[in-house]
Amino acid sequence: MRYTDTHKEETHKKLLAIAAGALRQKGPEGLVVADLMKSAGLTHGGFYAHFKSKDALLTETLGEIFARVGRRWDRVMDGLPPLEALDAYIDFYLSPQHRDHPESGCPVVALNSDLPRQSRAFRKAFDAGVAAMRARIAQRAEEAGLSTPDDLAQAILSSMVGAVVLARSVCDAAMSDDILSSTRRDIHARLHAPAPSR
Amino acid sequence: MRYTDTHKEETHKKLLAIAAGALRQKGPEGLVVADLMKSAGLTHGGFYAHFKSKDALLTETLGEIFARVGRRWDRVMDGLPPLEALDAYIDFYLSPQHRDHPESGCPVVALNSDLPRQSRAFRKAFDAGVAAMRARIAQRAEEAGLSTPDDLAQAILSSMVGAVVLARSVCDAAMSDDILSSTRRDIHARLHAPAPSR
DNA sequence: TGTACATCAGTGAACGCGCGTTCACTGATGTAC
DNA sequence: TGTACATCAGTGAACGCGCGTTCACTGATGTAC
Repeated sequence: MRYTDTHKEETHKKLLAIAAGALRQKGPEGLVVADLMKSAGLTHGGFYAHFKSKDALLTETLGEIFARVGRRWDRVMDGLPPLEALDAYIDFYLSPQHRDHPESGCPVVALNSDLPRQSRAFRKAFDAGVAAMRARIAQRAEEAGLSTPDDLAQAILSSMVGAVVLARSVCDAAMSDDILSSTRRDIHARLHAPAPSR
Repeated sequence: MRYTDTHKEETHKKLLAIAAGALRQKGPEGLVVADLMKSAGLTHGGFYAHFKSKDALLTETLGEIFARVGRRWDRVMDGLPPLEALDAYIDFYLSPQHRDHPESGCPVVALNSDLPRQSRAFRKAFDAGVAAMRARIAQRAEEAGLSTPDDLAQAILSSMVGAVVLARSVCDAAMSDDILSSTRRDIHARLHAPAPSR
C-alpha cells in the first residue's frame, strides 16, 4: 500500500480535529466541506471516503467536541476539594479567554441557536453533552454538601451559559467584560452564601 | 396613483412584521428574501424597492423586534409593585410558551450564535437591545430596594437567557421543562432571600 | 525475478440547487395641456 | 373633454456565486503466479 496502515485513520482524526474548531467558530452552515478538506491539505472529493455526508461529519464532530471540553474541564477541577473545584470551573468558564476562543470552547454556547435546524442524531449528541455538563456540576455540589444539588447545578449552568452567550453576542467590549464579571461574582456569592430560607 | 398614499408604507410594515417572525424562527440565513416576499403576497423582485439589501432588512427588523418584545414585557409588569413585576417578568420569560414560540420571543435567545457573523449595524442594534433588557430589570430591582441592582440585573438576565437557550436547544422534552423550572425557582429564591453575607 | 492485476486514498471536473441581486418591463392611475 | 405622457409599486426572467455531492480517474504499492 501507498500509505501506512493507520494513514486513513489519522486523516480521519485530523479532519475531526479541524472540524471541531471550525464548527464552533463558524457554525454548521459556515463549516464548508471544501474548506475543511483544504485545511487538511486534501481536495474536496476525498471527503466522502471519510464521512457519509456533511451531517454525519457534524454529528461525529459534536461528540468529539463534548469529549474534548469535558476532559479539559475535568483537568481544571482535578485534585481540588468540591467547592474549590466548582469555583475553578466557574472562573474558567466565565473567563475572557473562553469568551474569546469559541473554537476551543463550550459547544452549547457556540451552537445553541442553530440546534433547532439540525438533524435528530446531532441533537441527541447535544442533549447527552448538556446532561453531562449538568451532572459534572451536580456531583461536586453534592460532595460539597449543598442542598438540592441537581437544581443548583442547573441554575449555575443556566447562568454560565447565558453569560457567555451574552458576552459573545455583544460587540461592546466593556459591556461584554461586565457581563462576565457580574455573573461570576453572583454565582460565587450564591455558592458560598447560606442557602436561601425557603 | 394606482395605490393609496400609504400603500407602500403599509407594505413595508407588513414585510417587517413577517420578517420579525421569520428572523427569530429561522435565523438570518434561513430568512430567504423570495420566501418573505411570497408570504407578503408579492414577488421577490419587488424587495429592493423597500430595502437596500437583505442586510438592511435584517438590521431594521432587529430594531423592530426589540421594540415589540420590549412593549410586551412592559405590559407584563405594568401596574405591579417592583418585586412582583420582576417575578411576573421572570415567569413570563421562563415559560414553556416563550420557549415554544421563538418567532415572537426574545431575540437574544433566538439569534445569539449568529451574531459574530452579522454586520456592524446589526450588532449595534443588538447591543442596544441587550442594554435595554438589563436596564428594565435593574430599574425594578432598584425600586425594590435590592442591593447592587445593576449587578443583580445582569445575573438574572444571564440566568434567564441561559435557561431559555438551553431549554430550546435540548430536544428531550422533560429535560427542557426541568431546565426552565429549576432556573425559575432559583431566581425567585434569590430575589426573595436575604442578600448574601458578602 | 518478472509481469499482470487488485487495492484504495485521494483528485478534480461536473452537476444541481438555492439564494441575493439586477433590470427591462407592466399596467393602473394621475397630470399637463 | 380628450389625448399624450409621467409615475411608480410590483413582476419575473436572468445572472453569478457558493456549496454539497457524485463519479470516472490516478498512481503508488501490494499480491498472485
